[in-house]
Amino acid sequence: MTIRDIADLAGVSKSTVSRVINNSPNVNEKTREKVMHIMDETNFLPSAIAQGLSRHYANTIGVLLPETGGPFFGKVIQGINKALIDTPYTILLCCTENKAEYEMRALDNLLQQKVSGILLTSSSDFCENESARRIRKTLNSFQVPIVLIDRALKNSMWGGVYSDNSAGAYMATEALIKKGFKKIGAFISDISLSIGEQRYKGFTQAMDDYGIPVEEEFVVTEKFPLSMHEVYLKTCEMAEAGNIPEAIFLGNGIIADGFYKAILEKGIAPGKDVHCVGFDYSQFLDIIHFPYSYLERNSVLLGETAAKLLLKSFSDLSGIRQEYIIPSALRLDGSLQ
Amino acid sequence: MTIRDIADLAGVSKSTVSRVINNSPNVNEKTREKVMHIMDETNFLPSAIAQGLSRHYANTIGVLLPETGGPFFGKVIQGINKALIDTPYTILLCCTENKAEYEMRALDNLLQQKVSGILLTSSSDFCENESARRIRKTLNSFQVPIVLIDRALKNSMWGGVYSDNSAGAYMATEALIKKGFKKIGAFISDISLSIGEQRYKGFTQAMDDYGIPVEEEFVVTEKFPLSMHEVYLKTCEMAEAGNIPEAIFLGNGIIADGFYKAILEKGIAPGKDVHCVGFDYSQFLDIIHFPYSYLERNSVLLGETAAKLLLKSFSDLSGIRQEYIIPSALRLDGSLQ
DNA sequence: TTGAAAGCGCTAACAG
DNA sequence: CTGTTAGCGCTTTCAA
Repeated sequence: MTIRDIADLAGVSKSTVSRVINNSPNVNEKTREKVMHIMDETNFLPSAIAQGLSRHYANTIGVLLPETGGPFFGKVIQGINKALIDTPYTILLCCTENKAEYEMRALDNLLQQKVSGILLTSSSDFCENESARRIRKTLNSFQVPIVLIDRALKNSMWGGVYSDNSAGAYMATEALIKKGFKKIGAFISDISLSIGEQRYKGFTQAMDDYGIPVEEEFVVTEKFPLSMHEVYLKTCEMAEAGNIPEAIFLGNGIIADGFYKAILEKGIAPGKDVHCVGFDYSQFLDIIHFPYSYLERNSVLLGETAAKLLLKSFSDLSGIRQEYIIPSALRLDGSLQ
Repeated sequence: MTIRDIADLAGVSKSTVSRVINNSPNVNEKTREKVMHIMDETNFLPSAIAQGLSRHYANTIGVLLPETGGPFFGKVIQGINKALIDTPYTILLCCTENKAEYEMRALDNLLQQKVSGILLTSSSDFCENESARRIRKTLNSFQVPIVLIDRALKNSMWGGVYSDNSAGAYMATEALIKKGFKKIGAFISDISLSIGEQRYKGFTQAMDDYGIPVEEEFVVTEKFPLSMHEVYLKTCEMAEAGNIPEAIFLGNGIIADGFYKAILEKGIAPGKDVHCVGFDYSQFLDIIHFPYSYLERNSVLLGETAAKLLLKSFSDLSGIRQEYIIPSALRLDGSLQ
């Protein structure tokens, strides 16, 4: 069933059917109704692929993410989906598993698929190696709009939607300072990525602003992602050396997991022996009434905002580069209020 | 840049370029190399959309899921991605938010996009209402292979990959019985869906097989999904009425959350006052050394298996309907070992 | 307001 | 082994 068949059934030409499909105003009301009726009756749906070839772009949006298994990106997808559900666009999803090579291939793939736009959380981010450069080059040569999600891209020409990493880290650290703690530590990973860099900046900025010295034995930073187990081991070490601070900023959820696991084993009471603030809510800690302060970020909103920004850039071609920061709310448990 | 341009640069015809692209054996080695070289140099990638129109189907696979925000489906996507990463197929993702209407629209959308196959977790499942019927009708009229994920579809002609719901529930219940408990309860939702129905069957079957009577005051079932809060309230009620059993089977992770929250508040000690087994691992409960027994299911493998089954059905057109059950491992905490 | 015709970039007989 | 040709199903001038 093609527009040819519909045209024959309606006794009109293909062009007219096409006009009806595309809501062209230049169609007689009677004709439009007749064609619509036949399309309804026959359950006709135009081939998106043929439309795509004709229009030079598909009504798909490429979504390129490092992973989907964790709690964060699943919610981001949910938000993107929410923003696209009443549009003609469908999500073309690629996961890079944080590998630059897969990212490169996925980008090529999206190019081939003639997506109308791209939502991207790059795996390369701040890396300076060869493949990262290639990726950035490819990105800058893209003919379609791109909106970055959660991770900025150095020297990029694209807008983006981000968590308020530095402000969040600042707020969290500030809360600890205001509570009167002097020995304040931090666990921050990915500082070679914008996301980690900013969280680290937020932390040190707050310490500086309040004149609290950053003591090295309480601060752990790592260029790359830290696994829960690595944090666990490192914390155990710190505990054995008597280096657990009065209060600590935990850079992300995985870090928090590893940290809590270790201190609980070592008999160090959270909210008492050590006061913690981290990124992201944990329902489980809530359930067991664990004293847990955190920065709540709205990941669904992040995805939704990014998708809307992309949609806007389709019609508004001014090309002005916009950035949105999705705020985090600081949720303090009783011991810090 | 099209195959026309490549053809001109290489001094051959479009057909030859097409043959090279599609690895046709009927190309002279010299010619192939020349064409390949030019494609490399010019960074040429054939338009997937034009290929699709010509071949009558796109190299995309429709993935239709109820949601992506939770821990389960994110992992399923991860598995699908894993299976597809070295194939020419890309994921076209639609989330239905468990709404039959969105599911219907998404299905139409995938039809239009001429996907090569579909991976589906239906929202309608066992429902018997009008839209569910329409969805099933649409599905049966699909010309492309479909593989069901996690939720079976009554009277469907399609294969699928499922969690071992009934065997899992049986194993879990059996473990409680073998430990000598007589007052055994259960919390099971979605019993109007295959998934809940099967878990309920597994539970009652085990009770039957061991001659333990099912006592109503300890068993809560619900046709629809139970929210954590509903379970929490119901458990509080049970606790106040003195109806907390010695042991209990918890039908899913959300139920477990609500149940634990309530008993912890009521001062009932898990692993001591009441012994619990549920579906799905919880890292948080692990971290805090919470006595927690569970059925571990491999959601990534589930997605991966489904995608592989779909790929297989592309080449092997025998149309034999296959079903895979991904086994769960029973992980018992100290109090039940 | 409509139709004819060309073309989007590719594949796939068919002929050579 | 290679080129010619005719589509795939739609959009979009251009004329009428």
